[in-house]
Amino acid sequence: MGRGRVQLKRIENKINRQVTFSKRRSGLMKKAHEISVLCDAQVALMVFSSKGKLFEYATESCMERILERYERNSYTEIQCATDEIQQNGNWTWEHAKLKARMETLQRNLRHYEGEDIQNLSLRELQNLEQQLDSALKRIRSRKNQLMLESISELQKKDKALQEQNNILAKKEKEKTNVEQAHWQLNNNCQDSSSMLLPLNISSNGREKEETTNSGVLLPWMIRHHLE
Amino acid sequence: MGRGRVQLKRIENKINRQVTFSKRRSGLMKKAHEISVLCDAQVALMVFSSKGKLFEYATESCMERILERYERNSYTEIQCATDEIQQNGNWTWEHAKLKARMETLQRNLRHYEGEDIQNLSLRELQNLEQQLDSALKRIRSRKNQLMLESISELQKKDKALQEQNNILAKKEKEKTNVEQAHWQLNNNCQDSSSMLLPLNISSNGREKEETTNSGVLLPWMIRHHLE
DNA sequence: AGCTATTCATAAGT
DNA sequence: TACTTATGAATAGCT
Repeated sequence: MGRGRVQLKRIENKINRQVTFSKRRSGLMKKAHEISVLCDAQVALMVFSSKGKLFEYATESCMERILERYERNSYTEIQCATDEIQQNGNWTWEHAKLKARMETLQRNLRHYEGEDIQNLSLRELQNLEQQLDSALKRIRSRKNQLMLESISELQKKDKALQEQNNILAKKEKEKTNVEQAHWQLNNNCQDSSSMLLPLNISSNGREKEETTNSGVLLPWMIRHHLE
Repeated sequence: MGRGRVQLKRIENKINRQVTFSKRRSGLMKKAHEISVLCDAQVALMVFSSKGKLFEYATESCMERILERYERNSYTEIQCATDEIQQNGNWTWEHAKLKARMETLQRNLRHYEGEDIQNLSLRELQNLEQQLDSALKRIRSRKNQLMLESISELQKKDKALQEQNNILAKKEKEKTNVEQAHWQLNNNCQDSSSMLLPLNISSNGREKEETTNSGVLLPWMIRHHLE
């Protein structure tokens, strides 16, 4: 860009480097902001100049939150790193960090619980609401999944029991027929219709109840599909 | 860039958003890399997609080290506060306690964000859902309150401005009438209708703009009434 | 800090 | 997803 192609290597002229740094830094931050808005992304950007000055950008969800989230992604590394520090004796630093992070966490947690929100801005509230809303959706979806799983498991069980039931009933019937034949041989001419009644009764009442509902979506099952 | 100007607002079309995210993300990382090489800077960039996927870039000095450096910038105060404890020598215990609490907090927080919920039981999910739901209600109520406050404030402002407007208009009219009288005395019979035009023009453009919106619900105000 | 000539990034289309 | 192209943006070199 600009006049002439640029080699991707350190700009040796100090002044030029400083100027380019300043220009490109603002360009970079602008782009970071744009992608966060356009694409609904969370962005954190840290730039240290060669002299060590820090410039940072973060989505309104704030740097702390994003670092939190980042660290969650690289949890294992951090745990390993802690062991070294223990030997290193660099306690103070580590402790300060922990404590600071802790405070942030607690604040966030309280916000997630809908407490201490009096001092939040409209924008922050908006963010929080969105965050909670999407979390809630995920949780409800997972809950639904669990429930559907347990339902289908119960249905399977139900089917198996019904089959077993049928088999038992058939055996019972055969046995009954044999007995009936004996009775008829012995007593001649008894009303046998009452003997047919047990045919469709399953092994117990609870399973029967579950059978009634199989294949049907109960109200609590679909509630969150509708929301 | 590209065909047509781009509005700095969330891209509503999901596919477009995804594509733009992908393109801009690589552009952003390229630029981050360029500034780091050209200007000898250290850069760390984290981007979370709206679906929560992490993309990161860091100067070869590696993300961890840059984060370290970042935290050094932010946590110096807290470090001072902890110096006292150092004398106490009760380090290990204190640290372990903090860490344990931290982990609990982080787990909870993750759950509140709807993450890591795969291993939760139905009962736990139910609890979580309730908790989030009530938090969300509180947050929305607070948000509503804030919005209503800002609305009534705007309306008040609006009223004041309109009154001022009327006063100014009246003065203008009087002045006009006086001038008219003079004109009529001097020139006899000029068309005076053009002199009435300024009647409804307020003191400046910005205030006029605010006036236009008073009493109207702007889109961001009503968004969650509709959801 | 401003100003252009250029190169670059990328939105829309394929 | 990857490539192409028209067009708006970023910015290098000056001042």
